[in-house]
Amino acid sequence: MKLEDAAETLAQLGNPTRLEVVRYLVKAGPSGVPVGSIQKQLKIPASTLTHHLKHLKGVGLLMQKREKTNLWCSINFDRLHEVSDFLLEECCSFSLRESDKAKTESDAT
Amino acid sequence: MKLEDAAETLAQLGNPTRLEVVRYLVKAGPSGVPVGSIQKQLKIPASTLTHHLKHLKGVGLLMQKREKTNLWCSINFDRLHEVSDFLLEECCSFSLRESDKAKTESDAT
DNA sequence: CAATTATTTCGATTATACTAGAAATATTAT
DNA sequence: ATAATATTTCTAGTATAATCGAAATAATTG
Repeated sequence: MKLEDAAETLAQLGNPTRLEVVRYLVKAGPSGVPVGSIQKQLKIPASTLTHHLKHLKGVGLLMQKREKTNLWCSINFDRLHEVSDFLLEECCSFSLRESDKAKTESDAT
Repeated sequence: MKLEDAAETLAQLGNPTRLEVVRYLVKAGPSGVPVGSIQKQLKIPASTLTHHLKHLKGVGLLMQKREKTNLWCSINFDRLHEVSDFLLEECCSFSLRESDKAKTESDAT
């Protein structure tokens, strides 16, 4: 996952309203929930919700599927994993050499 | 971890410049790097960097420790894990009952 | 086609974030 | 104290995001 994409995705997750929606969708599991249910359960004005769903869809975190009049929303778990993985990537390898850490003080040619 | 805190932390991680810094600090490991080294390596103007470091510190992702003229920065790995965990929390339990998913169409009582 | 329900677009307000240059401050060594 | 290096504060321009009511559109059913 590219850094720019990860940053963009994290930024979208970094809004309390959207994160609440994401948490709700995670709880809902793969089958998802209709837009209207999210709206009523979380008490988010419809237009605001649409706005946020568009953002989540934009970064691939949200999948949508129409059935009758309802638009069912579900989380893209793979995407969520990708982002979470990015955060911890190489977390325990510490690949930066000590000699590169302080170019300032002891820069041996 | 509270949703608001997670959102705030994710928002801070959701800026490309900051995420680059975080990635650099993760690579650096627990001993960290001086501010000036980050600035030179990643080519971020000093004032911009200070600004972003303040943000990261504000959400507890960054730890700082002065040694001589250098201010050493290191990542708070525990914090990073907390956020990453939040994203996947209850991810495979799907705790929302099917009957609560579509209040709209079949709202029994 | 009319009625009902579900979702989106429009438009406007308000607030907050990113960026970085110039100047100021801090820390250490001579 | 002076110089050298490291980091922060100040300031300001520019851009982007969050919010939501009202009206518009879509989809389905009678």
